[in-house]
Parts: sequence; C-alpha cells; structure tokens
Amino acid sequence: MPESVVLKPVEGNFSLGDHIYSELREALLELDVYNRNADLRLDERGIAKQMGVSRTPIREALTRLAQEGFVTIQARKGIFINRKDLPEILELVKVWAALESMAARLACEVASDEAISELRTIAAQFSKDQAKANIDEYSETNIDFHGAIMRISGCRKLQELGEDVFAHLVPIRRRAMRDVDRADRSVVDHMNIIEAVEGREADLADRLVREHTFRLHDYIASAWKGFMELESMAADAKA
Amino acid sequence: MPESVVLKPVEGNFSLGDHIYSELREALLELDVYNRNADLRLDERGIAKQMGVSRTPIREALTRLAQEGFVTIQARKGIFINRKDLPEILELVKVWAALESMAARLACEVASDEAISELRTIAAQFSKDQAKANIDEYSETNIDFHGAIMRISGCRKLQELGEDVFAHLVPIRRRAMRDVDRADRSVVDHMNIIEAVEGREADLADRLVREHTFRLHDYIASAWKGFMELESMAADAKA
DNA sequence: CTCTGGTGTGTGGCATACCAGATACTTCAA
DNA sequence: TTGAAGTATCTGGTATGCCACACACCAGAG
Repeated sequence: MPESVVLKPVEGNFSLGDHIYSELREALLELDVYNRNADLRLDERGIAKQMGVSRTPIREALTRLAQEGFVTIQARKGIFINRKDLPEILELVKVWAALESMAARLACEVASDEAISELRTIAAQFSKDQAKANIDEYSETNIDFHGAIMRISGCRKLQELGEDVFAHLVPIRRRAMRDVDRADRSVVDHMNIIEAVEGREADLADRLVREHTFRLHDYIASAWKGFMELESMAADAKA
Repeated sequence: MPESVVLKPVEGNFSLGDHIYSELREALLELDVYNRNADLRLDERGIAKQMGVSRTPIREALTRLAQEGFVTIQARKGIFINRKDLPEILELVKVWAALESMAARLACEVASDEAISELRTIAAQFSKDQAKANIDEYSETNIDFHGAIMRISGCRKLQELGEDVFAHLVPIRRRAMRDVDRADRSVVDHMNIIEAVEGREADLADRLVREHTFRLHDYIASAWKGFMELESMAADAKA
C-alpha cells in the first residue's frame, strides 16, 4: 500500500439504535412539550415504520430515553413524553446551579489562563446593547458561556451531567431568554463571574454563579404561568 | 365483596427487563471491580441461560446499565464492566460534593425542624468511640447521614442524582471507610454540619459539606495506590 | 520460518412472530 | 335507552433466528 494514502479509521459504534436514540432525543427537545395540543404519545410500531426499521432498535432507543426521564414507558398502555411541571423544572435548575457553581469553583483552581480567557471571548461576542438587539443569538452565546464554565472546570463528569440536566431545560430556556431585561442582567452577571474566575476567587465565583442561576430559578417560578398562557394561545392560534 | 377488605392495586410495571436490570446492577456493585482477577466481561447469552430467559430482557437491562456508565457495550466485541480509574473516581466525588453541598444549603432554607432533627438522630447512633469499635456499621450510618441530607433538601432530583453518583462510588467507599482516623474526623465533621443546618446557616453548611467531601476526595487520591495493592494481594491470595 | 489469505466460531445488532394485558367497540338483553 | 358481557384490536414484553463483523486459528505460498 502506498504510504501516501492515509485512511482514517471508522469511528465508534454506528448502530441503528444509537442513531435512532439521538434522532428521537433531538426531536423530543425540538418538540414543544408544553404545547397542550401536542401529542404526548409515541408509538413503537409507528416510529419503526416511519424510519424503516424494526421495533427492536426503536425499543432500545426508547429504553434509554426512558432512563433519562424524557419518556415514560407503561407496559401494554403506551409510551408517553414526559411533560415536566413547574416544581420539577425548578428542581432541575437547582441541580444545574449546584453543578455549575462547583464548576466555577474548580475553574478558579485548575483552569489555565488561556482557558479562562475563553470566557471573555465568548462574552465579548455580545455587548449589553447587542443583546437587546438579537435575543435569539444571545441565547446561543449564553449557552456557550455556561458550557464553557463547565468545560474549563476540567471535570468531565460535571460537564456531562450538566449537559444532561441542561437538555431537560432546553424548552424552558427558550422561553426564559426572550425577556430583554433578563438579558441585560445576565450580561452583567457574566462579567462579574468572569472577573471572579480571572481573579481565581473560588468562593466568589461559586457564589456568583449560584446566584445567577437562582435568578433564573426565581424568574421561571414567577413567569411560569405566563409561559403556559403563551403556549395555550399559540396552540389555539394553530388550531 | 366485603368492604373491610381493601386491596392495594398492583403497582407499576413488573417486567423481566426491570427485574434483571436491578439484579444485574446489584451484582455489579457487589462485585469487586477493582479486583484485577475479576472477569470484566459479560455475556448476553450466558446470562440469559443462567437466568432462564431470552436475550431480549437481558439486552434491555444491559442497555440501561450502559447508559448509566456501569458497562460498555462494544458491537460484536463484547460487553465489559467499566473499571473506573482514579481520575474518574475523583471526578465523581467532586460531583457528589457539588450535589450534597447544595442539598445542605437547601436544607437550611426549607427543611422543617423535625426533618433536621433526623440528622441528629442518625448521628447519635454512633458516638466517636463507637465508631472505632464497629467501622462497618458506622459505614452504614454514614451513608444514612448523607442520604438524609439529600432527602431533607426537599429536592428530589438532587437526591436521585446523588444516589446515582453514589452508586458508582460504593466499591470505593467500602475501602475508604476502613480507616479509623478518618472515621473520627468524619464524626466531628458531621456534628459541625448538623449544627450549621440546625442554625440555618446555609453558607456555612454548604462549605462544611463541601470540605467534608473534599477530604474524602483527597484521601482517595492519596490512598488509591494502597487500595490497588490491597486488591492485588487479595487476588493473589485467592489464586 | 514468515507472512498472507482463508475459515470457523463468538458476539452483538436486528427483524419477526407471538403473547397477554389493556382498551375500544359491538352487541344484545332488560 | 342503558349497561353489561363479549369481542376485536392495540400495545408493550418476550422468545427466536439470522446476519455481519471481530478475532483466533490454520494452511499454504514464498
């Protein structure tokens, strides 16, 4: 074989099950679970036919999704998408706060200066004013920022768990981020957090991140009814 | 039918898959993964035959265990029990610290006085002196104590996640708890934590729990080699 | 002896058939 | 009309069989 020809190895386990799992997962996150008109039921056979495979890999994917809490499987009754209620959402936010504040703490202790500078780079993408102008993009940047903190903590497990928890909050965050006033406050919070991390002030960073996340917590708690009403109206409009 | 006879409804989904899942999970935790002589390989067909069922429910259980990180399934190669290395273990302890310190904080804010008194009841089961005398039982009480903090935090998600993380640490904790000096220190820590929670000092409780868990973290880091050597000797003795 | 290609066996992935509980529907009697 | 029993259908759970890839072993060419 000519040495010049270098083929990259086929990576990992491609399996229908894996593929369907991520496909379904994404679809579930995209789908607006809080739309009261949404169909909360999933059908193994239907999905199987739709994707052109047998029930087996579908069932594997659904089993995993059930374990993650996205769906509930009831024997001989059906498979239902879990619609989380307010208390459950708030609990997830608390868990998120626990994980991210620890990540910030660890970042102060172990992250390199280069890694920390990443935070400022991300934050710089959106000045306070720009945030107002383009909430959607800000939301993306916001997610990046929080992801970055988890990453530079150097604790993969923390990061992975955070992503899992975060996934459950995606539909909520989509709503919570629309609020312009919150975006303002958020930008300020981020700057303070960055400075704390840059200054290696672990206790401070820990506290700031926690308080920042708890502001989201309290906001969701207060705005929840509004979310639901908006959804109802959207649903009605469609119908 | 006599009205006096009240039958409680059959609860939940009993399925072979579920049963095998918990059975296997327990077996995996019991098994000493760090015994280098232990067989790290699982065989679907073997387990199926051994339990007298088909591969299907076995596969379902294994899929779930794989998702939780207990095993790794490699297509057409085999299913292997995950042997966690030191860095991974330490990450789990950090996550545990994040969760439990938040739990302590929440407990300060929301737990009832009755709930908090539970902590003292558990701790009272073992005075400092008794701890030395019966390390094994102390280990149990210790687990109860930490479980109680999670419980009285009033945050189920925090509790559930904590239990999941904890499960991965079970084999490690079995070793770490043998150390008498650590038990002493542990009892003192617990008392301080209790006082902080009773005094509703959220910041203090948060810090104490975090520091307590990080002592375990550092202890594991320093004693790891010892663990491994002990295991090797035990394995050699058997052979 | 060495290296290459072939072959047999093990292993997980997938498709399929069937089962039994849960439901919806239908029918028929009061 | 109503309601209760019977029946068809739907749904997830389980058992099986086959497939394709991984790998160890073997044989023949050099």
